[in-house]
Amino acid sequence: MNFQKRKQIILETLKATGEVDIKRMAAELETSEITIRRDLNKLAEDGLLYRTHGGAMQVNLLEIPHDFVNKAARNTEAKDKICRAAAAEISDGDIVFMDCGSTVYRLCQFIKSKRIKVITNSLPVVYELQNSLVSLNIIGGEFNTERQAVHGKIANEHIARYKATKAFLGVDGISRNGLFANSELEASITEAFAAHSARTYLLCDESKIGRETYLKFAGLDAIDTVITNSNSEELEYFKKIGVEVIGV
Amino acid sequence: MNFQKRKQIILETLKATGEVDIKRMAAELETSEITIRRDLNKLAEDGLLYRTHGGAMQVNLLEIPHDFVNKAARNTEAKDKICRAAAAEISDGDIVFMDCGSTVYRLCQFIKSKRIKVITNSLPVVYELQNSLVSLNIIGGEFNTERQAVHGKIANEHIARYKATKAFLGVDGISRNGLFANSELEASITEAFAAHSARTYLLCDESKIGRETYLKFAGLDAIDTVITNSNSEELEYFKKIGVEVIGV
DNA sequence: AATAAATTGATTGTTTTTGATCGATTGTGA
DNA sequence: TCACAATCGATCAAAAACAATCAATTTATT
Repeated sequence: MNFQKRKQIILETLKATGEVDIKRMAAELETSEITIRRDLNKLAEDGLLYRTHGGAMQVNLLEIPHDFVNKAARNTEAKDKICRAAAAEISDGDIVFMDCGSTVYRLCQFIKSKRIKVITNSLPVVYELQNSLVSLNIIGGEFNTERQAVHGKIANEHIARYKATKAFLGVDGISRNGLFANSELEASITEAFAAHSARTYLLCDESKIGRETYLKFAGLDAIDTVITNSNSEELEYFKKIGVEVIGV
Repeated sequence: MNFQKRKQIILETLKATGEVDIKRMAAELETSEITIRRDLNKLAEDGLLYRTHGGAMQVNLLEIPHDFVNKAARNTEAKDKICRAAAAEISDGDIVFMDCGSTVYRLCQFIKSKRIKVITNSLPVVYELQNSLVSLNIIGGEFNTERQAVHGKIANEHIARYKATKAFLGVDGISRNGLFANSELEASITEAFAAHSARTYLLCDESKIGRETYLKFAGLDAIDTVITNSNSEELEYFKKIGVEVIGV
C-alpha cells in the first residue's frame, strides 16, 4: 500500500463521510498512525483537506457565517415541518425561485435529490445545494454580507429575465392587509419573485402571521399559497379571499 | 519477452486492476525488477500511467476532478508574489473585475483593506472578501459547481452593464498568438471582462506563458499588462508590441 | 561474419518510505 | 485551574525502492 493508493482512499472516505479518523484509517489501511498522520499533513498542504486533531475534515470553500446559521437554526422544528410540506409541492422539472429567508433556507435539505432548477439570491442556498442534483442559477447584483444575499436594481432585472414555475418566499409579516418587510430591498425582490412565478408559496412560521412591520409592499393577491404551522384565525380570512392555506 | 509484449501486459493489468506492483509483475513476466521499473518509467514518460513507489497506477484514478481547491493550492508561492504585485496596482475607489481563476483568487488576501468595489463571478472570491472593506457585486447566471463560478449568456450580459477601472484575469495559456482557454464559457466571460474594463491585467505564473491550449479567444491587444514570475523570452515580444510586463 | 546498437541484469551507493521512540503540545474532564 | 490522556512533531533506524554504472546478452546493420 503506497501513498498514492492511500491518498485515493482517504479522499474517498472524506468525500463520503466528511471526516477522517487517524486511528480508524490506520487500522483500515493496515499501516501505522504516523503514516496516516504524514499523509494527512501532505494532503492538507495541498489544500485537499483540513487537518484536525486526530484526523481531518473536508474543506468548505463557502462557509456560511455563524449568525446566519444561528438565525436559521431558530424554531427549527416548526420550520422543518413547513419545509417538508413545501418540498412535497416541488416535482422534477420545476423551475424554482428561492429567496434569502431563513425558513426558505431550510427547504434546501429536502430538495437535494430533486431534478429541478433553483434560481436564488441567497448564498447559503447555493452552498447547501451545490453538491446535489439541483442545477443552480445565482441572481446577480450587489451582495449584502449581513443577509448573505444579493439585492437591488440589477437583481430585480435579473429575476425579470426568468419565469419560474414556483416561488418559495419568506416575509417579515403577513396580515389581512398584505405583506410586510423590514427593508425596501427585500420588499422589492420578493415582489419581483412573485411577479415572475406561475405559483407563489409563502413559508411562514406562526410568529409572522398577523404581524405588520415597517413596510407594506404587496397585497395578499401576490401569493397563491401560505404554508404555516400557525392556526391563527387570520388564516380563515386568507382562505376566504382565495389564498390556499397548507397547515402543518 | 520483449518490451512491446511487456508493455501490453502491463497496460492490460493496469486497466483491469487499476494498479501494478513491480515485484509481482517481475515474477509474472519472469524478468527482473529493474526491467519492469524501466518499463514503467518509459510508460510514465508517455503519460500512460502514473509512477508510484513500487509500482504504478492508472492516471485517471488519481486525477481528482480539477476542482477549485486543488488548483488554488498549487504553486502558491509564485501566485502570491504575482498577487502582491497586482494588489499594488489597485487603489481606493477602483471598480475591479475579478474572474474565477485560481491565481486571481489568491489576490483576495491582499486587497481586503482597500476601499474598492469588486465585481466577480467567483464564489470563493465572494467568500474571501465578504468580511472586508471591499464592497461586492456578484455576477448572475448559471452556477458551475466544479469551477465554483457563474458563467453563460446572462453572466456576460451582466458584465456588460458595468464599467470597471481594472480587470484582473487569468487564462489557461498566453503566447504571441493570443489568449487561450480550456472552455468556451471561460473564454467568453474573460472577453467580456476585458471589454468592459479601462485597464486589463493578466495574472499568470510561468506555466501559462507560451502555452497554447484548446481555444484561442482573443489577441494580445485585449490586455494591457501581464504580471508574471516567468522570464521567458516570449515576454520580450509582449513588450515590443506594447503590452506592459511586470515581473516578480 | 564483424561490428554497432539496444536490451537486460547485477552491483553499487543513494533516496524514499515507513515505523518506533520520546519529549512537547493540545484537548478534555474533573 | 489542574492533571491526565491523546495527539503531535522531531529524530533516528531499518527496509524497500531507487538511479547510476557497467558487464553480459541479444538484436540489428553493414
